[in-house]
Amino acid sequence: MILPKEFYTREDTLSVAKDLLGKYLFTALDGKLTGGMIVETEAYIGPLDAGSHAFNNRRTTRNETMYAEGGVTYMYICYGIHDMLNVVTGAKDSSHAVLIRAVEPRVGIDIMQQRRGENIPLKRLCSGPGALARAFGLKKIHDGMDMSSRNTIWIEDQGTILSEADIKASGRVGLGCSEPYFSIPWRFYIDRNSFVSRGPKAKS
DNA sequence: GCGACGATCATCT
DNA sequence: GATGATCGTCGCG
Repeated sequence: MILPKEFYTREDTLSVAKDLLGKYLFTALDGKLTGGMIVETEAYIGPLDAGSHAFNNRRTTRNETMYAEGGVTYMYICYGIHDMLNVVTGAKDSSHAVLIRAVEPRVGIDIMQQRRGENIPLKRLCSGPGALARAFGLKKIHDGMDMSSRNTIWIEDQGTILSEADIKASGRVGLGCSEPYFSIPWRFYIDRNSFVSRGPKAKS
Protein backbone atom coordinates (compact mmCIF):
# COMPACT_ATOMS: atom_id res chain seq x y z
CA MET A 1 0.00 0.00 0.00
CA ILE A 2 1.08 3.58 -0.60
CA LEU A 3 2.05 5.42 2.55
CA PRO A 4 -0.73 7.97 3.16
CA LYS A 5 -0.23 11.57 4.12
CA GLU A 6 -0.92 10.70 7.77
CA PHE A 7 2.25 8.62 7.82
CA TYR A 8 4.29 11.75 7.25
CA THR A 9 2.34 14.36 9.19
CA ARG A 10 3.05 12.75 12.57
CA GLU A 11 4.87 15.16 14.83
CA ASP A 12 7.52 12.63 15.84
CA THR A 13 9.98 12.92 12.97
CA LEU A 14 12.38 10.42 14.53
CA SER A 15 9.66 7.76 14.33
CA VAL A 16 8.98 8.64 10.72
CA ALA A 17 12.69 8.34 9.91
CA LYS A 18 12.84 4.91 11.57
CA ASP A 19 9.56 3.72 10.05
CA LEU A 20 10.77 4.59 6.55
CA LEU A 21 13.40 1.85 6.84
CA GLY A 22 12.21 -1.25 4.99
CA LYS A 23 9.68 0.72 2.94
CA TYR A 24 9.89 0.93 -0.87
CA LEU A 25 10.68 4.14 -2.73
CA PHE A 26 9.46 4.41 -6.32
CA THR A 27 9.70 6.98 -9.08
CA ALA A 28 8.00 6.95 -12.47
CA LEU A 29 9.86 9.45 -14.64
CA ASP A 30 10.23 9.58 -18.41
CA GLY A 31 7.96 6.52 -18.52
CA LYS A 32 10.50 4.54 -16.53
CA LEU A 33 9.77 2.84 -13.22
CA THR A 34 12.51 2.50 -10.63
CA GLY A 35 12.22 1.31 -7.05
CA GLY A 36 14.01 -0.12 -4.06
CA MET A 37 13.99 -0.62 -0.30
CA ILE A 38 15.00 2.25 1.95
CA VAL A 39 17.90 1.19 4.17
CA GLU A 40 19.26 4.49 5.54
CA THR A 41 17.68 7.81 6.62
CA GLU A 42 18.53 10.92 8.61
CA ALA A 43 16.14 13.14 10.59
CA TYR A 44 16.34 16.94 10.51
CA ILE A 45 14.25 18.46 13.25
CA GLY A 46 13.20 21.95 12.29
CA PRO A 47 14.14 25.13 14.12
CA LEU A 48 15.95 23.48 17.05
CA ASP A 49 18.41 21.54 14.90
CA ALA A 50 21.65 23.34 14.06
CA GLY A 51 22.23 20.80 11.28
CA SER A 52 18.99 21.68 9.52
CA HIS A 53 18.45 24.21 6.79
CA ALA A 54 15.50 25.41 8.87
CA PHE A 55 17.58 26.03 12.02
CA ASN A 56 16.31 28.96 14.03
CA ASN A 57 13.30 29.21 11.73
CA ARG A 58 15.46 30.35 8.87
CA ARG A 59 13.14 30.72 5.92
CA THR A 60 14.49 31.33 2.42
CA THR A 61 13.56 30.59 -1.16
CA ARG A 62 15.55 27.39 -1.06
CA ASN A 63 14.08 25.83 2.08
CA GLU A 64 10.52 27.13 1.77
CA THR A 65 9.27 23.62 0.99
CA MET A 66 10.40 22.40 4.40
CA TYR A 67 7.57 24.45 5.88
CA ALA A 68 4.92 22.66 3.86
CA GLU A 69 2.69 20.00 5.41
CA GLY A 70 4.28 16.53 5.59
CA GLY A 71 4.11 14.16 2.63
CA VAL A 72 5.89 16.14 -0.06
CA THR A 73 9.45 16.05 -1.34
CA TYR A 74 12.13 18.61 -0.47
CA MET A 75 14.92 18.64 -3.04
CA TYR A 76 18.00 20.80 -3.04
CA ILE A 77 21.45 20.79 -4.56
CA CYS A 78 24.58 20.16 -2.51
CA TYR A 79 28.19 20.88 -3.49
CA GLY A 80 26.90 22.27 -6.75
CA ILE A 81 26.48 18.83 -8.28
CA HIS A 82 24.35 16.53 -6.16
CA ASP A 83 20.56 16.60 -5.89
CA MET A 84 19.26 15.42 -2.51
CA LEU A 85 15.91 13.81 -1.74
CA ASN A 86 14.17 14.64 1.53
CA VAL A 87 10.66 13.87 2.72
CA VAL A 88 8.89 16.68 4.56
CA THR A 89 7.24 15.54 7.81
CA GLY A 90 5.03 17.01 10.51
CA ALA A 91 2.40 19.71 10.35
CA LYS A 92 2.47 22.73 8.10
CA ASP A 93 5.14 25.23 9.23
CA SER A 94 6.91 22.71 11.49
CA SER A 95 9.85 22.45 9.04
CA HIS A 96 10.86 18.87 9.83
CA ALA A 97 12.30 16.57 7.18
CA VAL A 98 13.91 13.18 6.63
CA LEU A 99 16.83 12.75 4.24
CA ILE A 100 16.78 9.48 2.29
CA ARG A 101 20.43 8.42 2.27
CA ALA A 102 20.47 4.93 0.77
CA VAL A 103 18.22 2.44 -1.02
CA GLU A 104 18.66 -1.20 -1.96
CA PRO A 105 17.84 -1.32 -5.71
CA ARG A 106 15.04 -3.72 -6.69
CA VAL A 107 13.07 -2.43 -9.69
CA GLY A 108 14.49 -0.98 -12.91
CA ILE A 109 18.10 -1.68 -12.05
CA ASP A 110 19.10 -1.44 -15.71
CA ILE A 111 17.54 2.04 -15.87
CA MET A 112 19.43 3.12 -12.75
CA GLN A 113 22.66 1.91 -14.29
CA GLN A 114 21.97 3.92 -17.43
CA ARG A 115 21.36 7.05 -15.37
CA ARG A 116 24.44 6.55 -13.19
CA GLY A 117 26.71 5.39 -15.98
CA GLU A 118 28.17 1.97 -16.60
CA ASN A 119 30.94 0.70 -14.35
CA ILE A 120 29.04 1.59 -11.20
CA PRO A 121 28.83 -1.56 -9.06
CA LEU A 122 25.37 -2.55 -7.79
CA LYS A 123 26.36 -1.84 -4.20
CA ARG A 124 27.00 1.81 -5.00
CA LEU A 125 24.05 2.43 -7.33
CA CYS A 126 21.87 4.02 -4.62
CA SER A 127 24.24 4.22 -1.64
CA GLY A 128 24.47 7.87 -0.64
CA PRO A 129 21.94 10.68 -1.08
CA GLY A 130 23.45 12.15 -4.25
CA ALA A 131 23.87 8.76 -5.86
CA LEU A 132 20.35 7.59 -5.14
CA ALA A 133 18.70 10.76 -6.40
CA ARG A 134 20.54 10.35 -9.67
CA ALA A 135 19.68 6.66 -9.97
CA PHE A 136 15.99 7.48 -9.45
CA GLY A 137 16.13 10.33 -11.98
CA LEU A 138 15.33 12.99 -9.37
CA LYS A 139 16.44 16.59 -9.73
CA LYS A 140 15.74 19.83 -7.98
CA ILE A 141 12.73 20.41 -10.24
CA HIS A 142 10.99 17.60 -8.34
CA ASP A 143 10.89 19.75 -5.21
CA GLY A 144 7.54 19.94 -3.42
CA MET A 145 5.91 16.95 -5.14
CA ASP A 146 3.06 15.17 -3.41
CA MET A 147 3.94 11.58 -2.51
CA SER A 148 0.51 10.21 -1.65
CA SER A 149 -0.41 8.82 -5.07
CA ARG A 150 1.26 6.58 -7.62
CA ASN A 151 2.03 9.56 -9.79
CA THR A 152 5.68 10.60 -10.00
CA ILE A 153 7.23 9.66 -6.68
CA TRP A 154 5.79 7.65 -3.80
CA ILE A 155 6.69 5.22 -1.02
CA GLU A 156 4.99 1.86 -0.42
CA ASP A 157 4.70 -0.48 2.53
CA GLN A 158 5.23 -3.95 1.10
CA GLY A 159 4.89 -5.73 4.43
CA THR A 160 8.54 -5.86 5.42
CA ILE A 161 8.84 -6.31 9.19
CA LEU A 162 11.92 -5.00 10.95
CA SER A 163 12.64 -5.60 14.62
CA GLU A 164 14.26 -2.98 16.84
CA ALA A 165 17.43 -5.06 16.70
CA ASP A 166 17.62 -4.59 12.94
CA ILE A 167 17.69 -0.81 13.29
CA LYS A 168 20.87 1.01 14.27
CA ALA A 169 21.37 4.69 14.99
CA SER A 170 24.44 6.92 14.68
CA GLY A 171 25.51 10.51 14.29
CA ARG A 172 24.64 12.19 11.02
CA VAL A 173 26.99 12.48 8.08
CA GLY A 174 28.60 15.61 6.70
CA LEU A 175 27.54 18.17 9.27
CA GLY A 176 30.95 19.45 10.18
CA CYS A 177 31.65 19.28 13.87
CA SER A 178 29.14 21.62 15.48
CA GLU A 179 28.20 19.87 18.69
CA PRO A 180 25.96 18.62 20.05
CA TYR A 181 24.09 18.16 16.79
CA PHE A 182 26.95 16.39 15.09
CA SER A 183 26.82 13.40 17.41
CA ILE A 184 23.12 13.17 18.18
CA PRO A 185 22.04 9.76 16.80
CA TRP A 186 19.54 10.92 14.23
CA ARG A 187 20.85 8.74 11.42
CA PHE A 188 19.08 5.39 11.13
CA TYR A 189 20.04 2.38 9.06
CA ILE A 190 19.34 -1.33 8.70
CA ASP A 191 22.03 -3.32 10.46
CA ARG A 192 24.26 -5.54 8.31
CA ASN A 193 22.66 -4.33 5.08
CA SER A 194 25.44 -3.91 2.55
CA PHE A 195 23.67 -1.12 0.66
CA VAL A 196 23.99 1.33 3.56
CA SER A 197 26.40 4.14 2.64
CA ARG A 198 29.63 4.75 4.46
CA GLY A 199 28.95 7.02 7.39
CA PRO A 200 30.53 7.76 10.76
CA LYS A 201 31.64 4.82 12.86
CA ALA A 202 28.59 3.03 14.16
CA LYS A 203 28.01 3.45 17.84
CA SER A 204 26.20 0.65 19.57
C1' DG B 1 27.81 42.26 -6.98
C1' DC B 2 30.87 39.13 -4.73
C1' DG B 3 33.14 35.65 -1.84
C1' DA B 4 32.75 31.48 0.83
C1' DC B 5 31.03 27.15 1.58
C1' DG B 6 28.28 22.86 1.61
C1' DA B 7 23.13 17.01 4.59
C1' DT B 8 28.75 14.44 -1.66
C1' DC B 9 31.03 11.29 -5.04
C1' DA B 10 34.50 9.00 -7.85
C1' DT B 11 39.08 8.40 -8.46
C1' DC B 12 43.57 7.94 -7.02
C1' DT B 13 47.41 6.26 -3.79
C1' DG C 1 41.91 8.27 3.35
C1' DA C 2 42.98 12.22 0.48
C1' DT C 3 41.59 15.16 -3.07
C1' DG C 4 39.41 17.75 -6.92
C1' DA C 5 35.03 18.73 -9.24
C1' DT C 6 31.52 22.27 -9.42
C1' DC C 7 27.70 25.84 -8.64
C1' DG C 8 23.41 27.36 -6.12
C1' DT C 9 22.54 29.73 -2.02
C1' DC C 10 23.42 32.80 1.64
C1' DG C 11 25.03 36.83 3.86
C1' DC C 12 27.25 40.97 3.53
C1' DG C 13 26.77 45.68 2.62
